[in-house]
Parts: sequence; structure tokens; C-alpha cells
Amino acid sequence: MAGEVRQLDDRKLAVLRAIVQDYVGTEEPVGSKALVERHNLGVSPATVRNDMAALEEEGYIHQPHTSAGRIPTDKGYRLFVDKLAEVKPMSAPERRAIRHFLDGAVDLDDVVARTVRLLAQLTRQVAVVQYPSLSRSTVRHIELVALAPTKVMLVLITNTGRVEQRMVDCPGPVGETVLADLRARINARAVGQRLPDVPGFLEELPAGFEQPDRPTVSTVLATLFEALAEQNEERIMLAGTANLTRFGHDFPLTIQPVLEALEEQVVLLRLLGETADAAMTVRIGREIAYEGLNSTSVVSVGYGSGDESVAKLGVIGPTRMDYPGTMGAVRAVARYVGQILAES
Amino acid sequence: MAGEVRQLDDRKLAVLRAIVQDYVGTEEPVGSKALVERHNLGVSPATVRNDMAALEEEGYIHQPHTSAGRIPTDKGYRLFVDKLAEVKPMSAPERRAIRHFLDGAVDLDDVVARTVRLLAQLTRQVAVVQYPSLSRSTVRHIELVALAPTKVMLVLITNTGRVEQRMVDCPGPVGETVLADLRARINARAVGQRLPDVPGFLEELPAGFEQPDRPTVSTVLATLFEALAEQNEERIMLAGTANLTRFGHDFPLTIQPVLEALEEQVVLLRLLGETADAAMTVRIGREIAYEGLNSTSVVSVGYGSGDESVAKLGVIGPTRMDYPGTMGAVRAVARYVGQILAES
DNA sequence: CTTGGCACTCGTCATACCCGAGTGCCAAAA
DNA sequence: TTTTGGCACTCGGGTATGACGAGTGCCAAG
Repeated sequence: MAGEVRQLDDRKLAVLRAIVQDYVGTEEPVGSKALVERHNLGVSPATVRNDMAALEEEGYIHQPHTSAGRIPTDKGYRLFVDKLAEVKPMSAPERRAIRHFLDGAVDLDDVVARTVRLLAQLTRQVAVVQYPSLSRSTVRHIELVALAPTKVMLVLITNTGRVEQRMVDCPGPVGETVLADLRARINARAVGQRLPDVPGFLEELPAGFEQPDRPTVSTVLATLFEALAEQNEERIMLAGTANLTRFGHDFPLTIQPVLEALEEQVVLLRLLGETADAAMTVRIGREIAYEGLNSTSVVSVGYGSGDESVAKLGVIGPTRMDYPGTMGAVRAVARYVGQILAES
Repeated sequence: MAGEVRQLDDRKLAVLRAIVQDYVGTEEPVGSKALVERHNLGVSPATVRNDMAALEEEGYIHQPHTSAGRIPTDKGYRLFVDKLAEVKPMSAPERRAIRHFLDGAVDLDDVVARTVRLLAQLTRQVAVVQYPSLSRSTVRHIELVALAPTKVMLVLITNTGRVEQRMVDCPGPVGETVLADLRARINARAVGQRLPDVPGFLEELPAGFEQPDRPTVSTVLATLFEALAEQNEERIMLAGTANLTRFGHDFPLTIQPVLEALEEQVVLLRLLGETADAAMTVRIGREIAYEGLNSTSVVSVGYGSGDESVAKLGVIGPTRMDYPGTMGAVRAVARYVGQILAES
């Protein structure tokens, strides 16, 4: 029996949808009369009032003052996002603009910088983009350069364009031929592999060298493994903080904790980290674990060069955001960044 | 003859100093009565009123409303900073804390990140730190890696630890021997040179290669020169934007243009760029060319590993800031960062 | 040149008031 | 049973009013 879960009929859902849409547009509590005027619901304000009472009973909307209109609650937005809204695709000109803007990037830093700015501009909110993380990337090339008799520079280049570099102090002089040999063997085994998998393919390597060269080989490999494991390098980029000023009129109280949260890279990383890889994730208000962001919503998604996501990006805005539009922009940008990364 | 420049006697200057100090502390217009109470000036309020009238006449202070106290003008702050204030040195425990905090840094990124956070925390304002600029650095190594028959990756490593990387699309296939030759010749000439000087040493290089290879060599060099010249790559790091919320009660109007300005790296770079290398620079309100920052002050100074400054850092705050304290913090931090860089 | 006195200005705060949007409820209509 | 029109009620926001007080400018005396 239906018992506990009360069903909301279609019209009530339509009313909720209308309330969300209007409130997002006007930022003011929306009343029954205004609703029937702006949306042709085909019923009278009184009927809508009854539906509103039911919706409020169920916790989807709420009225700030006795004699005011209704505003959606977090739960209301949640229902809206899950059931009532469809991602709004970008228009063709918009897609062209995105494409064109991102195509101009010269290197990875630039790709990320352009992406984050673009996203902030499209959504008029705060945008966050995570750098392609090392752990999800694959090896494009590993280079060894002799800088001095016992000094070797190791350069690791990933398929996402990231470059990591380390100095290696070798226990003894390194011959150029040994180095070339080592370079060839490492690349033969490692190229195309995911970073965390690489050590497994190289473990046996020292055994293939002459006894006197083995310590050197081991030292180089140790440094390489270290560079591969370095997870700290999770970097992110922010843009659009100025958009915070549009969030509301109850300013300082709202904006301060948000600004503080945005300064904590750890918080942002965790925020993005909780994003499901493939699907778009929307977290609304209290659903966000971090307190300072309790009155915001986060729309995030993974992006990557192939099917797999190598990092996340997203948007932080007020709970009263334009969800369909924001989700459309986030999805489109993620898709194009993926393409750009795949091409380069 | 003294004629045009009216002299302000010592007591008037003392009054101005007292006004600035009080206003910075209370953020409220300061009246004659409160002044004589808080500072023992040894004269009556009426006398102070006369002095205030004179100071206002000269444009150092100004009253927001007929029946309100006085607040300093930009010109007043300027006089205060130039003649009336002394940089307040950090206390010994503070210096120890700075030292200790910066000593924990593991690489260049970390040094900059720690510095900017520290500065924001010490001054409780917005801090800006510029990365050691490429143009002042020297070449540690330049690496060329063949990724595909016509694709070469160029990696530039500087003595300050920065790594720049570029993809080069060559007009034709590149042989490994040619590439090795080119790599050797470039490094032989460029290592140890300052980045802007490098092109001068490499101009003749294509002529030393066989005719068919010259286009490739030229292409690689062109990309290298581009990377060397890229002034855009002047990166900066920000912290403390949350402190903006303490700036005033007339919020959105004040904070929005500032946030916008802070997002424009170009603006910030120009701001720091105008800083004199050695001496500390203080720019107050309208003295700042960029419109969005017209109601803020900027305290900045160069820092570097030796005598020479390799980059700038500074603080952005309201014109009503604690100048002596801020200047002290900026100077101290710059000094210690310089030491850290010199050591590493 | 300094000081005390005094009238004047004006912004802030508190109070009171009205207006209107929006509600909940009820009885009648569909 | 659901929808509708009517109606009394609530309450936040805006405006007018007035008292208060901090602060000033000016003047005449010290």
C-alpha cells in the first residue's frame, strides 16, 4: 500500500516546478496569484494555494513570513533537479564559442585557466577546475638527461600534458650509453601505462644491467617511483569569485564563509573528490558536508581525454541557481575540455 | 619665500596623526572631543577644532556630513605615511613564527603558497605574491624530446625551479641524431644565461645545420624564443580574499570591483610591476591607476635571493589600513622569503 | 593664540502608521 | 471529492514624525 510515501499528483509537481523557476528568476518569494499569471496552469489561485499548502506540509517549500510567498527548500530543489528539470543543452553558437575559446590554449596551464574562466563566465558563478591528476594519467614519455657526471635529471611527461621533473644524485658516474639504454628500456615498458601501474613493469629492470650499473639504475627508478606516487600535486584553479556579490542582499553573512571555504584548497578538493566520475553530481545546500558552503549548491562532473575522467570540474553557486542552465554549461565545458586534452 | 606652500605647525601634524590613528582603529569619523580625550594633546577641543578646520582647508581631512567628525583623505594618509609614521618592526616572536612557517616549504610552489597565506594572516588583508619571474632567471637546462616523427616536446628548466613546456609541430620528420645535436648545441650556448639573453646566443644556430634540417631547427628555436619571451607567464598567487568582508559596511559597492580586479591577473601584475625594486612602495586610493581599486591602498616591495629582486609581493587593503603595521609585516616577509630562496 | 560658551546642523534611532501582497479558511459550485 | 470565489487576517516594508546627541563654527573673553 502507498501508505507512508504520499504521492504528489502531477499538478502539484507542476506547481513546484513553477515556483522554482520563478524564484530563480526573480529572487523573490512567489505567491499564488503571480504563479497562475506567469504560467498558464489552468486553475485558479485558490487551487494553487491548496497545492502549496500540501507542498509545504511535505517540506518542499517554505514561507519566510506569514504573509509572504513561498520559496523552495533544499528538498524542493532536490526534487526539481531529480525529477522536474532537464539539462538544458548549449545552443550551437554557444558551443562554437566554447570550442573556439578553448582551442586557443597553448599548454596545460592555459587549458585549465581558460576552462575555469569560461565556466565562470557562462554560469556567472564561481567555477572550479582541478588539474588532471597524475594518478589517472598515463605516461607519454620519460626522459633522462645527464647534467653532470653523477647528476641526472628525470622528466616525466603525461598524456594530459603535465610535466614533472626531479633531480637524481647518482651513487657513481653514469655513462651516456647506460643512460640511453636505461631510457629506452624504461620507455619501452612504461609508455602508455597508468602512473600507478608503472612501478610494476619496471621492478625487474636493474637485473638486466651489468652489476656495476645497478645501484645507479635503482636510484633513478626510486626517484621515478617517488614522482609517480606524489599525490600532493592535486592542484585546482578558481575563477568568478566576483560573482559572489550577486548572490544576495544579505551579504556579509553569506559571502564570508564562502570566501573562506574557497581559500581552503583541501575543502575544494574534497568537494570535487566526492563527485561521481562519469555522471554529473549536484549537491544542494545542507547536502554539502562543509559548513561554510551550506547555503550553496555545487554542480560537478569528471572530465578526461577518453572515456575515463582524469579530473573534475564544477561550479559553486547559490542554491537558487538555474540548475538546467548550469548543468548544461558544466556538461558542455567538461566535454570540450576532454576533447582538447585528447587532441594535444 | 614660503608663500604658496603653507606650513602646518607641529601641533596640526600631531592632530592629523591622531585622527588617522583613531580612525583606523574605530572606523568612525573622529571628533574634536574624542581626540583630546584619547591622546593627551594638552589643548582644548576648541583649539583642535581650529586645527581641524585648517587641515580640512588644506585637503588632508574631510567631513562626511556637516555634523560629523573628520576622516582623513587620500592626501592625509599620504602625508601620514611619508612624514608621520614609522614602519613598525615585527616583534621577535613574530619573526620567529614567520621564519618557522616559511622554513617548512618543500618547493617553489610551496614557498609562494606559504608566503601569501602568511602575509594575508599577518596583515588580515588580501595578500599578493608574484612568482620569481622568468625574465630574471637563468637557464638550467633545455630538453628536446621526440614524441612522434614530426612532434617534439620542448622543456625549459630555470634556476628558480620553474619548468616551462611547449609542443612543437615540425615541418618535416626529425631524425634522432639531428635532435640530439640540436639539444647539445642549444644547451652548450644557453645554460647559465638569463632568459632574455638566450635568443642572442642562438640566432646563428640554423646555419650550422644541413640545409634540409634548417626549417626544423628554426621552428624549434622559434618556439623556444616564444617560451622565453612569454611575459604572460608571470604568475601570481592570492590569499586572504575573505578578509575583504571586513572592509566596510557599505558592502557590495566596495567589494565587487575589488574582487573583479583581483581576478584580473594583468591588473595585479601591473600593480606589482609599478613597485620600486628595492624600496617599499605605498599607493593610496586615487593614486592607483586602476579604477576598481580606487578606494584601496597597496603596500608592495620587491624580494629576491640576493641583492636583486626577482619578484614582488604586497598587500591590498582599505585606505584606512594600519600602515605602520602592514609595512612592517610586508617588509619582514619579503626579507625572509628572500633568505629562503637564497638558501635553496 | 587659546579657551569656554552657545546656537545650529543633521544623521541616527525609535515610534507610529498605512498599504498591499499574500495567506488560510469556508461555503458554494462543479 | 475537487475546485473556486470571497473575505477577514497577518505582517513586512516604506514613509512621516520627532527626540536625541554628537559635533561643528563662531565669537568674545582670557
